[in-house]
Amino acid sequence: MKKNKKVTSRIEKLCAENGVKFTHQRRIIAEVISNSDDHPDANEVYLRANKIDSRISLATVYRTIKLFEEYNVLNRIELGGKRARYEELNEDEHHDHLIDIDSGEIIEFVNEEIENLQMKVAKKLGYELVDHRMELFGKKILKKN
Amino acid sequence: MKKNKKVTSRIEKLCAENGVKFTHQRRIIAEVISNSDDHPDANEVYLRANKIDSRISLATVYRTIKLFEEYNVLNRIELGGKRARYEELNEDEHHDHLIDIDSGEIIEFVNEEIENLQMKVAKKLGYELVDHRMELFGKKILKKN
DNA sequence: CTATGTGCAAAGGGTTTGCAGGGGA
DNA sequence: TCCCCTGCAAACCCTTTGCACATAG
Repeated sequence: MKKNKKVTSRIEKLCAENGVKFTHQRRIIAEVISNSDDHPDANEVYLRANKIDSRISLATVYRTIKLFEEYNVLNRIELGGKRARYEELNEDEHHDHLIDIDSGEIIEFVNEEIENLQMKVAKKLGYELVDHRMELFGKKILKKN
Repeated sequence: MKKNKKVTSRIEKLCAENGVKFTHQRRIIAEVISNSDDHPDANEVYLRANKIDSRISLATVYRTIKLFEEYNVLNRIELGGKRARYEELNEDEHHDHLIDIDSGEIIEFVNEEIENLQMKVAKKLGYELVDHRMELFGKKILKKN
């Protein structure tokens, strides 16, 4: 699901456009997120960023994450009151998640058919579908030998 | 979406079966939830229960909510890091939510077609679908006069 | 009677914020 | 330079928990 390897420059551009400084910390956090395929939480992002440069604090990670969310570069995944997890967000593509209830692993998938039905449901209720969130919780099917 | 008006007795039975006391507080909290059609959060449940009987504390509301969740009498709805909200859960029926992004209103709906597709998706990924969560976020379509 | 449940207040855990110093543009 | 950004630690908010007392069965 990782197609856009240029988040860093994409963010740099967004910062420039919005008159926001592209700081050292923001660059590193952008890189960390770009290089993470595993939906890390804020603390994990902090640890990874901090390993690259110890000048980065958890507070900055939170502030930066929020900024990136506003720029639609980052997507927050809420998992039942626990720590929120994050993933890079590409402009063109949308996917949902299947969560392995045993391992916590998150698998991404795309299903247009469901998306279309969602739009239809919303319309029928008198709403324009603006966004949606869908998570499936599953148990791995073990192959019989 | 409120079909089962007998949650109270349903819970009483569950308590008996599990060797758990059906206390005064549990009865009142059960009633409050049964009489709420608006997905209240824990604090709101506390306020409503407390109005009926001031002996009820917020801690007990949380403990009771957790108990009812285990009994599958109550369903937790997580909305983006804010307070969790709750709704009565009926044994037979499953529904999802459409949230009005302007008013915060929650509308319930049922769509079997989507449920079937979800099962299919999970299966294709090698998983047995155990549960799911789906929220649509929509904007009310204003009728043109 | 006694194990379970409760109220209270304090602790927890994730996230946010005030402040004074730091550093991009 | 000048304001935005950052680190630090404290504050916040919702939720959970330890303890001593209360109570359902």
